[in-house]
Amino acid sequence: MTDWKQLLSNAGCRITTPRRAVMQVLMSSDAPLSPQEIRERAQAMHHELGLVTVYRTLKLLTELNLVRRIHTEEGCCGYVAVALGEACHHLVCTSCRRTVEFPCTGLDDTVAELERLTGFSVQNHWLELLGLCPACQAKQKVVIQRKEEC
Amino acid sequence: MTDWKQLLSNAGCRITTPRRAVMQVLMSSDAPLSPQEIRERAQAMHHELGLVTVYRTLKLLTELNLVRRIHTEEGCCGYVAVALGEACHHLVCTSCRRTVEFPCTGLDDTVAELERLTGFSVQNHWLELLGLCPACQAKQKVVIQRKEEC
DNA sequence: GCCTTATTGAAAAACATTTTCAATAAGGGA
DNA sequence: TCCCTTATTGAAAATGTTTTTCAATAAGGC
Ligand SMILES: [Mn+2]
Ligand SMILES: [Mn+2]
Ligand SMILES: [Zn+2]
Ligand SMILES: [Zn+2]
Repeated sequence: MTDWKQLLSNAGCRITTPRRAVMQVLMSSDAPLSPQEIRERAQAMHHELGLVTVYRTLKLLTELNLVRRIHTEEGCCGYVAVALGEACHHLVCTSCRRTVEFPCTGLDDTVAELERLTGFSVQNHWLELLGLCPACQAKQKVVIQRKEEC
Repeated sequence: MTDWKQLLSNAGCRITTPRRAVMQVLMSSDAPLSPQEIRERAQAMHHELGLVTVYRTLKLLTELNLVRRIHTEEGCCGYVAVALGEACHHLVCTSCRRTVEFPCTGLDDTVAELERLTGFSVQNHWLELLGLCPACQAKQKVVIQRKEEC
């Protein structure tokens, strides 16, 4: 009912059980998932789901901007569903991977200045912030306290 | 002589022919290179260089912040030598891959605001700008002109 | 419901990265 | 300068990831 189905349909694509399963998994996760992780979870809905189909589906959803690829420190390849559409980026917890989407703002001046300096024409950009989510900051404080007690 | 050798040495690592070859290749390229591309070029200096060694060397150089991984649209894994150290990012031409390093500025306010809003503590970030370099813009204009002539 | 054709899953191929291990070569100390 | 220790290397194999191929299946317009 959420309009990813509409978008897919408008693009001339069929709404299939595998696609529903993958989309469902991504929308209910607050952390980026790898194709394997997506498959494991999506099999709850569609038991015979193949990994190939997950790859194909992710490619399609990414092209339609329903899903975004997240770059992690070790290797690439986490995927998250996006709500804000094209003009957003992500803040990722390096400890638990929890991910928060945020709207893209505040880069225009930097970009304009760089275009002037380099002669490049900037078309697109990729931004990701890495840090600790509130829960993981709290956990870390406990660890530090324990160390001090020794 | 440039001080990457110093840095490596200080870190307790040996200055070897493979490392010199890889570093040389990266420093003389203005586009990100894949491990295979690095190997091919570096073999000019050190013919028996193994791909395994390239991977190991890239890992080491990346840890020492002499080299940075560049995220490309299709897949990850281009590597560039960095001059400015940690606080820099890259502007990459999507047509010829030519890459320009630029100092990191102008994100502090955005980051502070997000920390306030989300409770995250931001430790690090990843920024890449994609566009067309001057040469590729010029080429593109020629193509457009030809089309108009028809 | 039927028919067309986009989509799927299994298997195999292709590609990328890591591990293992014996041989080699850096570079500090004699 | 030459030794000796040990970090580093390269080949091979293992492991992991992504793509291709192709016959079978199921969406969804009619
Ligand atoms: Mn942005
Ligand atoms: Mn920065
Ligand atoms: Zn966390
Ligand atoms: Zn270019």
